[in-house]
Parts: sequence; C-alpha cells; structure tokens
Amino acid sequence: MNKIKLQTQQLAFQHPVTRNFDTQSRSPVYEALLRSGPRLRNLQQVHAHIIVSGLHRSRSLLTKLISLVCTAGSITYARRLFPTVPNPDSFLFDSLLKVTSKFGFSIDAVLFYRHMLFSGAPPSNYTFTSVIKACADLSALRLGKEIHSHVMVCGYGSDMYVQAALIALYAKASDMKVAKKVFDAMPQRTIIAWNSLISGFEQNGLPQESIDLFHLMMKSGLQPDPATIVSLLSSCSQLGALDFGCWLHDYSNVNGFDLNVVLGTSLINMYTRCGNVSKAQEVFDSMKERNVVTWTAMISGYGMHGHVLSACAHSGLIDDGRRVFSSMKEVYGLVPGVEHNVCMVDMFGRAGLLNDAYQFIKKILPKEPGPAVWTSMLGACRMHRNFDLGVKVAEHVLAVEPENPGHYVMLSNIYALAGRMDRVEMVRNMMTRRRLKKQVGYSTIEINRKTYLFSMGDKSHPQTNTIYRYLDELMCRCSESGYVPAPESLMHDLEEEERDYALRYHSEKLALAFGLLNTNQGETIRIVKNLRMCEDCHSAIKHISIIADREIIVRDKFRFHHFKDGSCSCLDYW
DNA sequence: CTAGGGTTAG
Repeated sequence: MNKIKLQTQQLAFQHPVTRNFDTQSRSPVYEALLRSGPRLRNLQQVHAHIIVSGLHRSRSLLTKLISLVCTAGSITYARRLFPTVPNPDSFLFDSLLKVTSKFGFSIDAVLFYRHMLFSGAPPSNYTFTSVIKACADLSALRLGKEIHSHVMVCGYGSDMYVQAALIALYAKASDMKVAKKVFDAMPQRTIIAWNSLISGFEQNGLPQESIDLFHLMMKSGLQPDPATIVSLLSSCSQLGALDFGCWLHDYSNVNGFDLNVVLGTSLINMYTRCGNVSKAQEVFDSMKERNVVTWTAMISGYGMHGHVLSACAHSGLIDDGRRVFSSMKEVYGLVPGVEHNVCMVDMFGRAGLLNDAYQFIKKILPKEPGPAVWTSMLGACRMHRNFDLGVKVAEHVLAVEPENPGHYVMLSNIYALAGRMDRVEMVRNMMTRRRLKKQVGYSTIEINRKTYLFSMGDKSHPQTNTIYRYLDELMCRCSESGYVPAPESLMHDLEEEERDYALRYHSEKLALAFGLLNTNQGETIRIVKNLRMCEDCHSAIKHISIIADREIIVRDKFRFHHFKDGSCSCLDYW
C-alpha cells in the first residue's frame, strides 16, 4: 500500500516542463506504464493507480497495460484484465494477438482471435500476421487453412507480411507444397519470404532443396541475411557440406554479421556435424555470449567424434554415469526424460553390461519406457550377439510400436545372427503384409562445394563405370590385406539396405570410391550417411584407409568414424 | 489521442 501511494505521489509531482514534444500528448499514467516496462511489480502499482484515479475505463491505458503484463509473462493477469476493457476495439485485439503469439501463448492467441470475430471488431493485416504465427507454433494446419481463407475473404491475400507468415505456417506444419504455392504466388518476394521457405525445406529434412532455393535467391539479386545463413548452416549440418558451410562462415565475417548465440551455435553445430571439431572450438572460444544450447552443441560435438567420450564405456566411467544420472534427480531436481534413459541403456549396452541395462529398464518400468529405450537395448543385444534377450526385446518393441519398420529389420537381423533363417523369412513376410518399407539408405560426399548423393547399387552417376571398376579393385586389394566380407546373415543390418545387392555396392563404398577418384592425395575424405554404418563397410573402410593411404571420415546417423591407418576412432564400438 | 508486423540454433 505504501508503495502504491509513493508511486501516486511521484506521478502527481511530475513537472510538465520536463516533458518533451513527443510525450506531451501522453498522460502521466501512460508514461508510468512505459517506465514500468514488462515488470510485474511495477505494473501492479500502475494498475492500482489506474483504478484509484478512476481511469479504469480507459481503453488505451488498459491495452498498453495488458500488453506489458503479457510481455512480463503473466498470461493469467492478462486474461483477467481483458474482460474489464469496455468495448474492445481492433487495436486492442491486435495488441493482444501480437503479444500472446510472440511470447508463446499460442492457444490464447487463437482464442482471442475467435473472440475478436465474435465481437465484430474487423481484423486487420496485423491481426493475421499474429494469429498465423500462433497457428504455426501450434503446427495447426487445419486451423491455419481456415484462417488462410479468412485472409482471402478480408482482402489481405497480397499483404507481404501476411504471405510470409503463411509460408512459415505451412512450412512448420510440414506442408511444403502449399508453402511453395504461396511463395510462388507472391509478386515480389522479401528476404523474409525467402528465409521462411529456405528454413522450411531445411526443417522438413530437405536440405538440398533449401540450398537450391538459396541459389535462386542470389540469382534474383537478393543477399542473404543472418537468418538465411543460420538456416543454410543447418542444411550443411544435415548434408555434411563442410565447404559450403565454410563459405557461409566467411560470408558472415565479410559482411560483419554479429556472432550472436544463434549464429555462433549454428556454426558450432555445422562444424562438429561436418567433422571439424577444432574449428567448432574456435567459434565457441570467440563467442561473447553462450547459453545452454551453445554448450550442448559443443559437448555433444565432442561426444559424436568419440575422441573424448568413446573411452567412457571401456573404463571405469560407468560409475560416473550412474552418479551423474542419480544426481540429476537428487541434486538438481530434474526428472530424467526418455533421452536420459536411452543414454543409460546405451552406456551399459556398449560396455556389454546387458544385465545392468535390462535391470535399469525394469526399474524405470512401472511406466512403459518407450520404444527408444527398447531400441537401444536391442542394439546392445545385437552388438553383443545375445540372441535370447534380443528376441525377447525385439518382440516387445514390435508389440509397442508395430508401425515402425526399423523394429522388424532389427528382429529379423537378430534371427539371422542366430541362423534362424525361417524366422527371418517370417518377419519379412510380416513386413510386406503390413505394407511397411525400410528407410532407404544413402551417402553423400561434397566435392568442390557440390554435394553428390549415392544410394546402394546406384548407377545414375555419369562416372558410374569408373567408380564401380575402381571399387572392385579396392575390394580386391582389401581381401589381399586380410579383409573378410561379412557373412550374408549380417546383411540384415539395422535399417540397412537389401542384402540381395553385393556388399561392395553399399552407398558409403560408392561415395568413397567416387571421393578417392576425385580428390588429391592427402585430402581428407568426408562422407555422410543417413543411417547407421554397417559392419562390413566399417571393416572395409579400415582397410581402404591403409591401401589408399587416406584419412576417411564417415558421419553416420549417430556419430563420426575417423578412419586412419587401418583403425577407427570409434574403436569398433558403435 | 498515439501505436505495430513476417524469417534464424537443438
């Protein structure tokens, strides 16, 4: 109460002479609102002042107050204030929508939009940019489409801001076809519209399309801004396109883009995921500000490369792992999520402690631990050739998630390991019956800033004959140096390609042969594979690293393999 | 009585 009085007095004593031209028309209370900023305590004081001084029916004051309260994070306060505003107008709704959608109160934004329509206040182009953003954050495609039709009816179909928001909406709801359609219909395209579409392709797992689009943008005469660069860096991360990533880094430097957390973290991710950890460390060191995401990117970057963390499972670090896990709950009060449980199972599994892994799962079982945990357990069984437990787990996983083709592959793989070819056949038939398809494996390699994609047995490349001939030659020399092809039974590898094709034409081998043919001696070969690497390729590439005297880096779905002088940084443990 | 917008990291 004292504080309120004090504030009231301060307002009363404000001298008119101190006001400049700009603020002359504004009331002292409005000034007080601006001064409080998005701080709840201050806003409560001004709110009290508004009430005691009889200004509680001033729409403009309440509008500003609600916006600030919402910015301060109290949607509850905002919800309760709203009904006190007499005759809410379009400007009030627009302010509300802006602030709710901007600060992630998406459902409230949608509800206020509904309210606006009922109240008869006409929506503006500002209304739509906000409510469309709310839909985008909710990935609410149906609702978004409904609002898209309102946009057309209200005549805002050609507003550039609304169009950009619509592109982002469709992109976030994974409807890239419609996103592209909206984009194509724009008479003139702002950098934001381009960015929305570029990031959309990247976010929907179409990194090459996003880069192609970027080249079109350059051709149209527009220069990338930091947002463009950040999206493209993610595309590079997905593709393992190090050269293009470096080019983007240079571009940012040359154009003086500020190395903020977002750009810096994107660069770190790009460098680690494209195989250059020391460059990532350089970026990390030069950043002025870092947050959790930055640190996580750097730490998991080191982890992926195994230079640091692959030793964990081999040494006494399992106890450390246990300690860290329990300290999560007991010291930090955090509830372990699925990813943490997966980590633990993975750690035990890698170390061959299948029983500990299984016991761990049993302990967290009261609830179903989720397919990801079981998949990790299954991988451990496969790695350590534990047939009995493997089958048990695989059947369980299949029951939990019957629509995931990876589980069938895993189960059939485990049967194959045990030589139960009858069962393998059975599982395969089950897959066909349920119309499930395995994920298609592919590998990419970047040469002269261009990415080349190979799938298994791929013959689409112009150099196909040379590549196959050279690969055959390499495999011959591998055999001479002691390489033994993996037995056929292993060819049902996790999510791997069909065994019917000869092992030697797996996509990573094709990419490798192509890379060796098209780069100079001494250059490191970098390959990216979308699935896990198969055991046969792993063993072959170790031999090839000696035969061709090259350093070869393969990034698979989960980690990096640095092949050098006949061994791999993962220590055959992945 | 004023006022404001769309895109970017995991």
